[in-house]
Amino acid sequence: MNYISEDIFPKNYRHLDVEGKIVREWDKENLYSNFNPNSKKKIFSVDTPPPTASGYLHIGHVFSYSHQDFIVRFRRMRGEEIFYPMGWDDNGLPTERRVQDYFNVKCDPEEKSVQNILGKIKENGKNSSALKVSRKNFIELCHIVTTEDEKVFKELFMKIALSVDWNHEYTTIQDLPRELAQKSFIDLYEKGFVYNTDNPSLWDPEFQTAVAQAEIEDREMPGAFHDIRFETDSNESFVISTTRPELLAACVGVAAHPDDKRFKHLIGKNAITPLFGIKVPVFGSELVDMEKGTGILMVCTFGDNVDVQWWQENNLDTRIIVNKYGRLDEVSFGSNEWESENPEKANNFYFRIAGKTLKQAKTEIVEMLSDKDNFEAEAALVGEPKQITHSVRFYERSKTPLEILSTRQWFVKLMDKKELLIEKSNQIDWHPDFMRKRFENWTENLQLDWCISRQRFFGVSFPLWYKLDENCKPDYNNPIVADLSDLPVDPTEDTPSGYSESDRGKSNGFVGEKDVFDTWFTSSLTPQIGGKWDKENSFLDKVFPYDIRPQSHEIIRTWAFYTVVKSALHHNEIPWKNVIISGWVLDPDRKKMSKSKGNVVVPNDLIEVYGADAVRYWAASARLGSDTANDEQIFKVGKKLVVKLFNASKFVLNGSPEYINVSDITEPLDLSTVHLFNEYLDEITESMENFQFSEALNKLEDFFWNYFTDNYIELVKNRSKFNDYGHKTISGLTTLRLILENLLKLFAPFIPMVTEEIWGWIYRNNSSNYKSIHLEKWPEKINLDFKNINSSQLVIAREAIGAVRKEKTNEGLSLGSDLNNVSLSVNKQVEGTLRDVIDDVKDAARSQSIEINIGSNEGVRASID
RNA sequence: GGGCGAUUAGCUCAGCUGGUAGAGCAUCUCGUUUACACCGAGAGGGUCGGGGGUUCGAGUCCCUCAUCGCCCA
Repeated sequence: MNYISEDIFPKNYRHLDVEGKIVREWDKENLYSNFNPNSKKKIFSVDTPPPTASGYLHIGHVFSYSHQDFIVRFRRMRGEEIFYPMGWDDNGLPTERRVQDYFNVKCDPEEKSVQNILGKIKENGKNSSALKVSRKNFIELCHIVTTEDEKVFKELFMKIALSVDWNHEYTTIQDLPRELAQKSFIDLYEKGFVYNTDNPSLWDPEFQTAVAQAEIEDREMPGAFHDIRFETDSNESFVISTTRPELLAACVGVAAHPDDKRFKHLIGKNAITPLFGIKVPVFGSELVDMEKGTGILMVCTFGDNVDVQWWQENNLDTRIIVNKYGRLDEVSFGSNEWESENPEKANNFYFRIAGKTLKQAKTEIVEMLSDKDNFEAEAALVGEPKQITHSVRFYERSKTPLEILSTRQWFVKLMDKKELLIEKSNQIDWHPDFMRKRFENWTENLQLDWCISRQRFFGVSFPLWYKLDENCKPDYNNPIVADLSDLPVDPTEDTPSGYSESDRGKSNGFVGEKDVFDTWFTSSLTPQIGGKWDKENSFLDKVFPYDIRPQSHEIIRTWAFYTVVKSALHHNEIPWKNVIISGWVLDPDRKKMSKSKGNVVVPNDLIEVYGADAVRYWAASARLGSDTANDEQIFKVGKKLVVKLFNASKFVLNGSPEYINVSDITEPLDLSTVHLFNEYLDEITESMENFQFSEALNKLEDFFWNYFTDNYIELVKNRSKFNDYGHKTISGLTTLRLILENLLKLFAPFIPMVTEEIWGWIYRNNSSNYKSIHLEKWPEKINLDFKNINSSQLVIAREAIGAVRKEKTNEGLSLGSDLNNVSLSVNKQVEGTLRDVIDDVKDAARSQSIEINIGSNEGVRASID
């Protein structure tokens, strides 16, 4: 009884039509959006990365999100209850920047809010200078842009068939994430893990905000050593070397190595800075590199980290000249802490650099130092500046070097928790394992606590106010912390309990904390956000710790690290059992893709040309952790596989019976094929369990091409399709169908669209309990009575037909040509096995007769007549 | 400077616990009536980065050097 007729099969596979249709169906049926926390099934939870909503998604996103989806789809088919939420990280600098550019605006907290901000922007137009908008309006605009971006992102994610549960979609600026970020802060505050201080910390003058160690990067920059002569108060002199002469006025000490014979005698004496005439101590420190520059250097408040250390250790004076805009502040020599040998002269010199940018000040001060007239004897600048290349620290998004400024900031205490964090990392399985080293490395080298306050606008507020004393001075040591029940709060608009709004900014009143959290402070809570921490009874307990955290390797030190921090400090737990690390997508020249290089590939074009299945195939072909070139060749291979599966399915299903019964499989070749399939299945399943999807796909393809399509189908074609050999034909038809269905299921996580389409041909109109292939069970070993058959029958049949093909090709015959007789030569050990399948080999060879000769050769040799 | 990866056919890569080198693509040759020209069959092509060592035996283990990439100073 044939139930699938040829006319339902299209001639060619049109991926655009099929994929579009299938995505719409899934969406309509909510196929994946149905997580049930009370399910009896084992829950498999995914802590997905919320992509930064900063305008576009590139092929790298498709790559790594596909990786997680392979695993998720496999687990779903294994009968697990999938928790697969998705978020969009919309707060933070990237968004602010995009909004500034997009609307040509600039946030100015002094500005008044207006009702119709979009109208005002339109008035302002594109060409005039940036429109100043209030903080409230600015945030409004951020929401407008991110909402648009998120729509586009979601469409792309659906297009590439991510089986996300869209019921659990969130954005990090929504109420719940804001509430949980504030709750997180309060929990850490109550546990004594956060503190605020105005110690020197990293400051970006361009964005005018504090930044954390995780956000800085070293860049090789040209610079120059300037050799500057200092006098001492005992009328000696020496020459220091510095790359930052513009900080001369901020000099608070001079350091040399205690073993350095050249400078040993100076230690303990005082030096006098040129131009400004300030007396500073000379001290010894092992940290001084005798080889660098002249071997003796000036310590400023603050040139770098080591300056801070020396400043603390030696109890040096504090002379701050750089302000938060990266310009030199006014100072008055002669006043307290600025005592000079000649205040009038010092002030005159300083007048020339006050208010200038650091760069301008450098030029100016070098000029002053090299001007002989400024000095009694000779110019302080010795020789010409020596050009060098050195590494300079930048905030990763900035073009201006970082400064170290004393500003009041909030920190999470981490320096005393390195051991704890590494211990947690060791409880997590990293895939690949060597990525664990990145985490350890980073943790061990951590030098600063986590600075979490940012002087920005579009972010989550601190849930804090400060009491003001009678002089309106805030009491930072005893902040007013919001009640958990009031969260989320905006302290610049909400009033703390016990106060009325009229107390804001008044003496003995209060003031709200204006800063917002580091974006990572919120993003590090994705497990808690997804799990609705303390909001929905025990929801979090059901999904936490998560089964997997997929991410790429460049954010191990940020996202992975901070998430481990949060889970450790809040719950004393690991956030996830497995971290799966995707590599990067490189351009064909193996360069990292980046917007600035202009080599970014937009996924939509690729999906258009090759189909989403093919793009996923490409993603699946890369191992975890290894970088992959964006190679069009692989997309082509993926498309080829999709088309092959489509065609093979057409052939198998055409005329296939409505129901099959595995006990109809009786022929040796068929049994052997099932046997071999079982062996492959074992290996494929094991690979998938170990997150080695590329290995699994590799094996699957091997069986599919080399055994199923190229050989088994050819061997069984005649018996099952073109002749009626009774139960032998049924056996063939049954095996074809059985193996095909199982292969479709195995391919389903990788190429979910084409497999869904074919599955529909089989069952959609013919079964009352039809369900998507993606809700079907992952194949299990097919139990048959194999008698004395194993996989060797298929293997030898494949060799035999291969030998015949080789002969036909050698003779210049077409593979379809008919033969009179074929002689196969094999050794005695395999003769019996070959005899089991000799009729099928004869059919596939299209030979009238076939004979077996015993030889001493390995494998099979064929000769043809 | 410290750490981690990589180095295998023209290209992209696979080779798990050591046992006579693999795949795909590309190249060349052959083959169009019926699942598939978005096809099929076959062939050529590598002293596994260099040098040591362990071993009966090393692409695989150890040491060392070189080159490339990444992470961190």
